[in-house]
Formats: sequence, structure tokens, C-alpha cells
Amino acid sequence: MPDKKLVKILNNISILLEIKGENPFKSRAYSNAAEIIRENQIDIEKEVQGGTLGNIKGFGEALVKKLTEYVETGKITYYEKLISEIPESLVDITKINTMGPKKTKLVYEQLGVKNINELESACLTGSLSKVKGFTEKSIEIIQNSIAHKKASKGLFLQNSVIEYAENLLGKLKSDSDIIDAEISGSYRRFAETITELNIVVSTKSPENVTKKFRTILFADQIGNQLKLSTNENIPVTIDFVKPEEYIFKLHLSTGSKEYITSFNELLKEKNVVTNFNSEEELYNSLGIKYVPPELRECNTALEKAKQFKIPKLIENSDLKGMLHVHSNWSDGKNTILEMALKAKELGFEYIAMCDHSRSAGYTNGLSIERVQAQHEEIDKLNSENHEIKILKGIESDILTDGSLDYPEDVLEKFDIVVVSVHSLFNMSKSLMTKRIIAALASPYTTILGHPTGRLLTSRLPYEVDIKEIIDAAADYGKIIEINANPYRLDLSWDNVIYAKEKGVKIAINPDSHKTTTLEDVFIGVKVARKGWLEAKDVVNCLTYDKFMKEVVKK
DNA sequence: GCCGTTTTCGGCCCGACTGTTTTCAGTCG
Repeated sequence: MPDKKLVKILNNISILLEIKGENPFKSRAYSNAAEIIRENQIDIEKEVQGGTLGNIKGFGEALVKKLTEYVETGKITYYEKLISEIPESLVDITKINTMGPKKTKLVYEQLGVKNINELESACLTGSLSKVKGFTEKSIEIIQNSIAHKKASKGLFLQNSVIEYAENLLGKLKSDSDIIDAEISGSYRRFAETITELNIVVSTKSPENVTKKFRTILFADQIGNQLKLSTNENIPVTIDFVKPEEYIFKLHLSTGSKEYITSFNELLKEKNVVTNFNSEEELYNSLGIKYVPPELRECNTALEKAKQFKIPKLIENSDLKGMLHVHSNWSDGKNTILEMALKAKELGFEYIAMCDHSRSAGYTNGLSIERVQAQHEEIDKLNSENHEIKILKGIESDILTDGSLDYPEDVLEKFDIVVVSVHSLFNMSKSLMTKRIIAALASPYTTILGHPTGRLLTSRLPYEVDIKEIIDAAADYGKIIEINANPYRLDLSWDNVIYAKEKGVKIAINPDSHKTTTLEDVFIGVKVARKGWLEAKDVVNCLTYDKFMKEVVKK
């Protein structure tokens, strides 16, 4: 496990140096080091003790010295000195939209603004508008960004707790006093973000087992409930109940408040007992169809269950094609072949390489010449028969006017074209909507990528009329992506429902930049399930032959 | 601060957009 505290310190040093106005490349050396440790899961203690840290590219004399000090003493004097000179909380300000290191320095020096609260006050009192470079528009962006950050406080990504949750669950299940245990709450029904982790445990003697695990987990106890928190301060609640109450409790703590309220009314009507062996049994006893956890968000699901209209939701094994992945031809970490072989290992029949297009310069986007060269490599790989078909795709930037990033004679060479917005996020809603619809209108467009551009808990979606976009996709017969990157989950599940209503086909795409994140595609399956999708609604559930015929049309 | 190497210092990812800009610095993806 990489040392998260160290990664944070290195990143903070990088940002603080930028604020100080030091050589930007010196600053980057620190963020690079943090990135290398995080990406490659480097065990710093081991490297330092083995004297091998200096062998890793990116770690020179100065960093080795500082990290050795860190391993030996738990701190870095250089960093301590840095934060005694400038407030560490300035780092938070640089996370606010449009507030880079230079502007952060400016408001610190001119207004004494040291943290986000003080920046917000400066917006409200009007003092910020007196600083050079801050306009009405930019102050509005800052205020929105602060509001979004505050609203996201206490919200966590699903993937930030997966590892912890699985470990804890394993620990509980392996105990001989515990009959069964399951994660419940918003995690189980796959809400976009969660505020806490809930676990329900079945045991014959709840009182004794609660007490026992209070000691093991260093938790606080309230009755037969334990409260603790993960090392990222995510609250955890564990309920210990008797076997006869287990299923009922698990169900009760999984659904949303709205869903459970309606469910309880139904229970009252039917007057059922609480002892069940499974949730399916519970639903059967009510005379309604079983509702999978992902759908237990709103009353609609319960109404449909009464009418026996819960569809067979898509499952991981339905996926046949891995679409929208990047390779080291642009900003990915792995070769095309490495990505393809990993996809094959995960059970996929075909993979569509969709590296960045030429306008995305920072990602090493492909020039027309390099598109040609990549196609030659793909042809060669396909001729070698690696038992997975590789498709020629591209993630084309949607340019300001909605046009795509290559001339027609280049676009026509791709099997699929994913179109995405990567620039000019601050356009007005109507212009952004027009821009994206223009891209959908292109005969070369196959799939709209991450339709709102949001990053969960960190970046708001760009202003866009998503319903109008979905309507346009329906008109033009275009596919919309569920981007399964855990930070994006974009299209969101509620809009997936709308897309399905309009008959728009969906692609579930990992937008993966390395082999280790290809499995993110299965997170997208959860979003799809929450959006009521069946295998027939999702284009990458098609076999290779059908996909070529119906989607690629070549 | 690191790397590569013409072994002592120059180059390090880049292009578009915005602002109170007039030729460039800051931010973003």
C-alpha cells in the first residue's frame, strides 16, 4: 500500500512551491514523485531501507534524502519549514475552479485570504471584485465551485470504500459466531456517492458479538450497534441482529427513505411476519416481484413490482465489447496489445481503442499521420490473431463549434467515433447544448462520451440541457455512453432512465487509461442497472459480428 | 528537482481561451 500521507505531503509541497513562485519544474518533480508512488503502489519504507529508491526514475538525490528522513522520523523538515512560511490551507484554494497558484497567491497577499471560507467571504463582501483579474463572471464561477465543494463535504465515492468494506466484511464473515453479513445502505443500492458505510450482521447472540467486535475494531457501541470510521474518516455503522431479523433488517437499511416508507405501508397492509431466509422470500410473501437493490431508490420500483414489471437487469457477463479505452499512443499507460489481452482475460470478444484526437495536445492526441500509423499497428495485431478483435476508434474532441477533430476522409476510417467535450467548459448552457447536438448530427459520430463532464465530488457538470441532448441522440440514432470511470459515472442513472424512455441505446465504457482500470466497466454496469437497463439496451452486449453489423455498419 | 549526456547544464507536454490583455500571464484539460 502506498503511503497516502506521504503522497499528500509531496503534492502539497508541489502546490506550495508553485504558489511561492519557484521553478515550476521543481514543483512538478514533487507531484511527479507523488504520482509515481501512487500509480506504482511503491512501498517507500521498503525502498528506503533497501537503498533502492534512487534507482526509480524520478527520484534523485534530493528526494531520496527527504524521503529517507520521512521514513526514519515520520516528517520532512523541508515541508515543515514551507508550511511555516505560507499557510498550508492555501492548497485547498487551488482546488477551486479558476483559482490556480498565481491567483491564490494574489488573494493571499492582497486580501490576506488563507482558506476557502475567507475566499467565500471575499466573494460576498465584494472585496474580491477589487482585485485585478477577478470579474463578475469569474467570481460567480468561484462561488459555485465553493458551494459545490461544501455540498460534497461528507460525500464519498463508492470506490473509496470498496477495499475497506470488503476487508471488514471478510473479517466479520470469518468469525465463527457470525452466520452471515452483508453491506447495506446507499453502497448496496449503488447511490452515486455515499455518506456512510452500513453493514448488517446475523448472529445468534448479538449482545455478546457486538461486545466482542467493539474490542476488535476499537469501535463505539450503542446497544447492538457499533460505530467506527475508516482511515479516510468515512463513518461505518455495523448492526448485529438475530438470524430471524437479519433479512428484514438488511432490506430495511438498503432502500432509500422514500422507498422504505412506501414499502412499510405495503407491509402494514399485508400484515406479514418478519422471519425470512432471503429478500426474494420477503417480496414473495407480499405477492410482488423482487426488486434488486439498485432499484430501491424511489416508489416507482415498488409500483412496477406490484405489476410484475421489473425487467431482467443487465449483468456483468452480458458485456462482450470493451469500448473507449486509451493506450500509450495518447495518455494511456499500456500498449494496445496489453489493453487488448487484459480485456480478453476479462472475457471480452472485442475492444475499441479510442485514443485522444489531435486537439487534445496535453494528452498527446493523435495527428492524422499517427492515426494512420496506429491503424497499421491495429491491422498487424489483428492479423496475429490474439483471440480478441481490436477496433479502430477515436475519442474525438468536440470543437467549440461542435465540429469533430479531423476532416471527413480521416473520420471515415474509424470503426467507431466517441465524441467528447474537453475544452471550454464555461460556455453558456444554450451554446454548450447546441455544440454537443451539432457533434451528434455528424454522420461520423457513434457515441457521445461523458455527456456532462462532471467529476463526482470535485467538478460540477458543465451547463448543458441533458434532456435536449438525449432527445437529439434519439433523433439522430446516436449512442450515449455511461462513462464508468468511478469519478464520472456520466451519464447519471436518472438520465439513463430518461434515455431508455426515449429509446436511446447506451454503451458502458471504462474510459480506461491502463490495464488495471479496465474492470471499472463493471461499475458502469451498476449504473446501468440503477437506470433499469437490460442487456438489449446496451450496444456492447452485442457479439462482435452483430456490433460490426449494427453499430459499425461496415 | 530530475534526466541525459556533447559529464555540466538545458530542457522538462501543449494549445486554446480569458482577461482590463495591446503582446502576455494564468488556468484548464
